Amino acid sequence: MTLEAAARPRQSAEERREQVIEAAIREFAEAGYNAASTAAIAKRAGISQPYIYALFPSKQDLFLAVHDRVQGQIRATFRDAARGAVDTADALHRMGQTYPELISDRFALLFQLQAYAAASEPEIRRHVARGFKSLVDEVARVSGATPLEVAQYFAAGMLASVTTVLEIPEVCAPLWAEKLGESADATADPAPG
Amino acid sequence: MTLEAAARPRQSAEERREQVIEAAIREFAEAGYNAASTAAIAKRAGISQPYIYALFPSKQDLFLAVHDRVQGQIRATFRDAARGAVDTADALHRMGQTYPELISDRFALLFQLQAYAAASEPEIRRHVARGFKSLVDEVARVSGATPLEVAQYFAAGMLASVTTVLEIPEVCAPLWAEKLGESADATADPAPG
DNA sequence: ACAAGTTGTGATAGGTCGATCAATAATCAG
DNA sequence: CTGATTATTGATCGACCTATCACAACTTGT
Repeated sequence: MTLEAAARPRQSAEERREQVIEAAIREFAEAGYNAASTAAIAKRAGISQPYIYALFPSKQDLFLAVHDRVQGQIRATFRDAARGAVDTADALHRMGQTYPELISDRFALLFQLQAYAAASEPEIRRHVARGFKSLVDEVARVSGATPLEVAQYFAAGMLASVTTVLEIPEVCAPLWAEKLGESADATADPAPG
Repeated sequence: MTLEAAARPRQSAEERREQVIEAAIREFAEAGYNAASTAAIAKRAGISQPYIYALFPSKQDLFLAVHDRVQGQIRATFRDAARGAVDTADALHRMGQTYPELISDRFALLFQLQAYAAASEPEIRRHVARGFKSLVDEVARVSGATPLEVAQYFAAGMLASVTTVLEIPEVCAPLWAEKLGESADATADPAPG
């Protein structure tokens, strides 16, 4: 992947922006917004550090662009999952089943936590808050679930994210067991006790 | 508070450590682990930057000490809340009622998110994961709740933390409404629909 | 082959970083 | 009052930070 990019001497600004965003996801995820260096991002992307500033106006704008990219992927995953749902309960259930896929991208996961943690930067806080709220609204609209169900759904996602980066999945396991039980109780044995 | 400290020329190392931890909570919360500077922490604590290294072996050790402090406060709050519980459901309910108090300390809240986000630092990840796991175990033990209830309880706390720092409490409100409804349904009208 | 436009870099400014160590100042034990 | 202990700082090192700007290298239209 990086090899192919390194081979070609010149690429369009749009292609480079793409590569810089991919590199920045990883760097921001590991270092955090303030500590991530444009030099490290440029090195990962295979370009010189000043060229970052030809592609993005500032480090903060790059961070926001990365956030849009990561959240766009989540949004697309949810939409695809809900496409073939037969009713509202099924829609939320299908979206819940995408969690394993979403939390499998460790860099995207860590980046999200970094985005929440960067809330002391007012502009970042506003951007991230707006994106989060609109994602919640979209899930509510698409699934038709009650506000309580939507909130519980996102709460589960938060715990899944944190326990995944901390590598303590057993803390979150009871939630998965419940979700799977809900769908399986028509065919499998009910849980004892 | 800082005035009193500035007036006294010499204090015990233990008192200074206390002040440095208090200052470091704020600095780490706003800047993140990597970007927080020992100079900024020292300035907040009213001491010189090198003296930090007489009180703590390294920046990472200071971060871990701050984490222990913040988590100790949470633990104490939970213990106090559960002290007078009549049964297991009451214990979890009382602990849930401490959430407004816990999320009202913006610095402690942000620090926790920074601690999760700093999971790329292996030593920090191990420390934070161990603390989180033992907190979950303690809540399970003290409350006597099922693993599912405990997981849902912490999931709600995660969503509350994130939505609070992002300043979008309306996303989390349905969870509060449910908790309050549970305790009030003996005296208040049940929710319609 | 030449001009114009786009892609990409080197040099650099002005500042901050974590950490070490010798040295100073206050306190305390006798 | 003296000597030992403890608290505290100034100076410093090598490295790294974001951002700007002039300039080089490649591509394209003619």
